[in-house]
Amino acid sequence: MRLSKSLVPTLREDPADAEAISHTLMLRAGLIRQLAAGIFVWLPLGQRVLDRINAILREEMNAIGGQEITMPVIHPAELWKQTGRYDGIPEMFKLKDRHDRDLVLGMTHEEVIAWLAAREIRSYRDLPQIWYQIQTKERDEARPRSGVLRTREFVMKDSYTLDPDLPALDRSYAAHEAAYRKIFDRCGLTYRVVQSDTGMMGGLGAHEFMAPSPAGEDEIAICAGCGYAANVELAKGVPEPPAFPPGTKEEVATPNARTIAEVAAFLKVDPRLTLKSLLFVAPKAGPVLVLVRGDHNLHERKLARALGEEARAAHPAEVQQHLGAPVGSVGPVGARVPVLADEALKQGTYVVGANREGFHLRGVTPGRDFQARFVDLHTVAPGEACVSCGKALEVERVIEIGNIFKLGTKYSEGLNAKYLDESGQEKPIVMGSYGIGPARIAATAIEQGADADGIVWPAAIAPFDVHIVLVSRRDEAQVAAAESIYAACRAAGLQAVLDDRDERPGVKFKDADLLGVPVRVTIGNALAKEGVVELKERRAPRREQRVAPGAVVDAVRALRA
RNA sequence: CGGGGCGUAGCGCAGCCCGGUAGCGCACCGGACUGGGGGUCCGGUGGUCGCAGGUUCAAAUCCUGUCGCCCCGACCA
Repeated sequence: MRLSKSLVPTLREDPADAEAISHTLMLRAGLIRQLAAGIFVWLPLGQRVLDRINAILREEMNAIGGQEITMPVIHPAELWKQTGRYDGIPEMFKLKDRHDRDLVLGMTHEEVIAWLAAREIRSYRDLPQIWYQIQTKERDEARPRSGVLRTREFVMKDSYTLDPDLPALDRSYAAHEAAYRKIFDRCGLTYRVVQSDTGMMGGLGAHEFMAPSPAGEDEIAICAGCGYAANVELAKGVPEPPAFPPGTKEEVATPNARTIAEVAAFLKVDPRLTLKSLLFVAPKAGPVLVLVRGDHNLHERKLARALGEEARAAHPAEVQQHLGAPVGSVGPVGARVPVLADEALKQGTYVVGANREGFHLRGVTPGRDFQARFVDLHTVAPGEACVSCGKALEVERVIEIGNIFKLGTKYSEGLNAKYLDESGQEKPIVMGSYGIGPARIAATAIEQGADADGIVWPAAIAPFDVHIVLVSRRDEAQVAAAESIYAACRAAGLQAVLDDRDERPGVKFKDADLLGVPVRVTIGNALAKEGVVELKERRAPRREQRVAPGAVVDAVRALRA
């Protein structure tokens, strides 16, 4: 590619709308432009990066027996009604055609796969299968953010496995996990594999591939001792219990003290000796009082799992109605609603709201003074003890770059995807589903690798292998050398970009750094003086070497090796 | 959905309180010089001040509404 003739609109300044490093640099390096919130145009350089990532995805998926297909973006609503997912997913784009038929834009493809399997799979002899596609997904996200890290339209490599039984699913799942490790290794990312919630996807188990980055939206808890690692929506930790002072149950006036901090300060007690009482309302179960330790935060995902349904926080009027006291004075003692308490509250005595405005109770012992169901509810905090080995957990912010789900038979049963086993018995096909977002790989590579000068691409997914800077377009010898090096690189199978613009050298060097191509070749003064060109690595420590123009291809290859 | 911020030239911004000529830097076009880390000088092009309504002799500026974008949270199949 010649920069003089290409659409590579680099920006000198940081765009005002970009916060994340990857967002800023993808805009500045001319990889993307934003059309609307969470909707992007991929420019030539960005497209090249995606192409390279997709090539790796195809190689590794094919290597485990994956067969590439392409499914539609537009689905009949009926398909989603059959699996019960048509209603209740706010992110789903819905539309009608001219005949007033309901359609949806595909946000994932379990339904279509199950539909296809129901038609094409007959026998255990047809199994297992791995089908995948690299295709556009549409999701009306509540809040698109951080450039291409969370968008409303994005390309996903989604694959699906069809197996006769659970042991076979386990093998397909393991094959995917291994393939994913190869993919992310090749893409040059640092990541870990963690246990994750199956969420509303349903299913038997799931893992996420998480890349550490401050730009991430998720948090994981990890144990340096035993290797335990899980998304915080799932991760369990054992908090250190405070020293519980002796004392019996008594009511104390706490005028104007409503928050945990105010109550703790007023009574001069450690917040860890108080209980946070939160009223939630579940669609089926109704009101439920949820308790976590004063210094802890409830994880609503854990609550949803414990209840078996999504609950919402009660309105102040509902709190008054169900507990007879306003927010800030409520507690579990004498409450007429079911109580769900965090496991950490099995021991100790606490300060709780008295269900009487302006009063709290101290010396309250869970289990004695009120009954509750104990489940893990609090969000794990750094320093809590690992449940398997007892060492202190760390909490790390991460970008989710891939996930793998054991789906089981939820979708195959909904869409009647069955097969006949060896004994002629009809059985539901056991499914798995697996996703990777190529744009997230690109953004994560930038987040993890960029320096003050711009992008530093991992070699395998860089838009080019070599960036050739022609310092002076008016120097005929330099032009001739640059052209022959450019041609030689391309002939040798290297992806090369030639900066043949009529710009000052400084501009070209700045842009080269910004674009982040692994090796830069500069054809400048050293050519006339010493008959050499200069090679410089983009990655720190930015080693340099000088070689004859004819030796550039070998030198670039050596650097890549 | 809750909270906050911002919409003025392609990009980054000032002007808005306190109404009266639409400005700066970069980019872009022409010219001269320059030529190894985002050059200098001279001369230019380019703006429905997001949109609609209102107040006023007069609105980028004040008022009302609306649309869009960003950030924090909720959510994230």
